[in-house]
Amino acid sequence: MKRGELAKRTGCNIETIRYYENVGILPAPPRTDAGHRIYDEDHATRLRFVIRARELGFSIEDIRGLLGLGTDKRLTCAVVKERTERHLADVRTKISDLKRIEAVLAETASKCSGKDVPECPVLNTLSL
Amino acid sequence: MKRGELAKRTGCNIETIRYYENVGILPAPPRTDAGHRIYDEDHATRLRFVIRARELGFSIEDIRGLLGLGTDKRLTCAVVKERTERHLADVRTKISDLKRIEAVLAETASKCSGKDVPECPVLNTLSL
DNA sequence: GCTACACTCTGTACCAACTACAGGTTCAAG
DNA sequence: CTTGAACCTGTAGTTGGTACAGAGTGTAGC
Repeated sequence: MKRGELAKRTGCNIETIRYYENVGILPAPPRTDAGHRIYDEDHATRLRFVIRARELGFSIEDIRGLLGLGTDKRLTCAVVKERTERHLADVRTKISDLKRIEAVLAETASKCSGKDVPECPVLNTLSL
Repeated sequence: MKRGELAKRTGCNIETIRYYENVGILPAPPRTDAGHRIYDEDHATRLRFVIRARELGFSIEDIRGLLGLGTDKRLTCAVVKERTERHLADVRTKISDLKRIEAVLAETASKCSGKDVPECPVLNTLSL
């Protein structure tokens, strides 16, 4: 299949496919004589892996690592587990940061009169 | 005070101050004859406002709006409240997205044997 | 007055992770 | 054979900064 078809089948933006190839997490496929890329099911599987990992917040660099594209040939379960847990810790930190932010925003907004006046508790809070 | 002093007093990176001036959320201060920027307490207050708003996840564009730098001269409490609540909704969406991610990561990692073997439940999950 | 060093000035380039566009082929249907 | 969609390439823009080069300035000690 060609690039447009792969994009449609995976839900990936068509330009992003070329980008993933450029950054080396999607292998360069064979081409037709005219230079058009021809993908197969393996490419689709790989791309879905990348998309899912990105959705879960892994960086391109992380993904390169998970795919064993670095120095190490074959990743063991132990290595993958460790990376996943590190990432999980990052996600948890992000959640708690956002919860703090949520609390401040909610509390501040609740103080608002909602009236058509220039005095505003939000702006006061921000000015602390 | 000069830029370095302002940076130290607010905890802001010195280059970021120039950036905020460039994007128009920190007013251009007067200069010495040699061209060095001279800030006063009002600048420090404004900068602290910007920093706090960024910490709460408001974008530069949001901040420009909160500061009334757009078309409208003076923001009413009603307008600020509405913007804050919209932002709060965004934050809550982000939190719930991250929680879903957290659940998937935690569940997957827990399935890991942690052994030195090539089969890995994380990679299997990603390949779904 | 001179030297040394810290600070400031400017513009520009870089980061992630895409997205979009311009200008040029190529493919497929009618 | 024509037309329009899909493809190719390289490059620029996005957000919110950060970093650096090369030049000018401010100040302290001698």
